Amino acid sequence: MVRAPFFDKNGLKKGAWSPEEDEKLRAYVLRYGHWNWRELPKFAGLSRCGKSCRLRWMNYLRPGVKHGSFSEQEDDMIIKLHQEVGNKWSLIAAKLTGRTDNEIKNYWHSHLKKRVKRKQMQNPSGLKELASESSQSDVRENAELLEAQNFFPNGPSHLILESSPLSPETHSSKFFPMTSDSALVTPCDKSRIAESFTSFQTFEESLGDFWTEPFVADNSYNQDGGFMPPCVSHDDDSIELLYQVMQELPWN
DNA sequence: AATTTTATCAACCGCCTAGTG
DNA sequence: TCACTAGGCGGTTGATAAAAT
Repeated sequence: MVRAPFFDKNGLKKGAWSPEEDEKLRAYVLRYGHWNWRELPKFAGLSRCGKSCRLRWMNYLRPGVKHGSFSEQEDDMIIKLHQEVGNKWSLIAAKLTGRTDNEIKNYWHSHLKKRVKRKQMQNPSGLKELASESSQSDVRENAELLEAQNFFPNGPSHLILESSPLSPETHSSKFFPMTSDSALVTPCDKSRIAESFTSFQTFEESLGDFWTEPFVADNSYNQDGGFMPPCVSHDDDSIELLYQVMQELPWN
């Protein structure tokens, strides 16, 4: 259901992403971060524009991105938030952990818009009810969500974790157990999340300037077609620690 | 079974904003 | 203040699957 791959006049690839491209992008970003989206594809060995890479990462490859059907709570939350902020999809997405603005936007246009319209036709005050239905029952749950979110101040994407694009449904809830279908985070889960986050903080601290280290371009490309790293100063111990932290995450 | 219509959603495009020199 | 750049956002497109005829 995507555009067939093709090359534009500048030799940049457009259209659907192949599994190989996904793997290259994921591997590069997980290892070096997205220090500059425009330059990144060159170093990652991709014939894509930076924007395309960014979009692919944000909407599909980023750890914690949830795909698949929306829960009723999510539906209600989107409707409610849309009433409040309109088409500010990024704002709405920020409130729904693991959902991207693009996905919410698509879902709104294909499902919820009609549902809201129908509800309005049946009962002009129905919309309000619809929104309040969720607000009542969701208050406690959302409080839990927000509380849990404090463990990841920048959201789940703050974590650098391998994920499989081929099985997004399975990895999402594994990655971060406070998704809609498991909106209630048990105290046990929370303490496990907290533990892992502590580990991650340690990890980040140990990396020091890993992600912010000034990039020094090196134009020698990997002849194997693989990606070339920007010349950042970090030692292999940091990477080792990354995998160690990943092993310690609660869902492992 | 064949054809047409509709629904879905990944990806693209263009605009806006913030940061920088 | 202006020009430029990168990142981000929202609207739109287009391919394909599913449903209807």
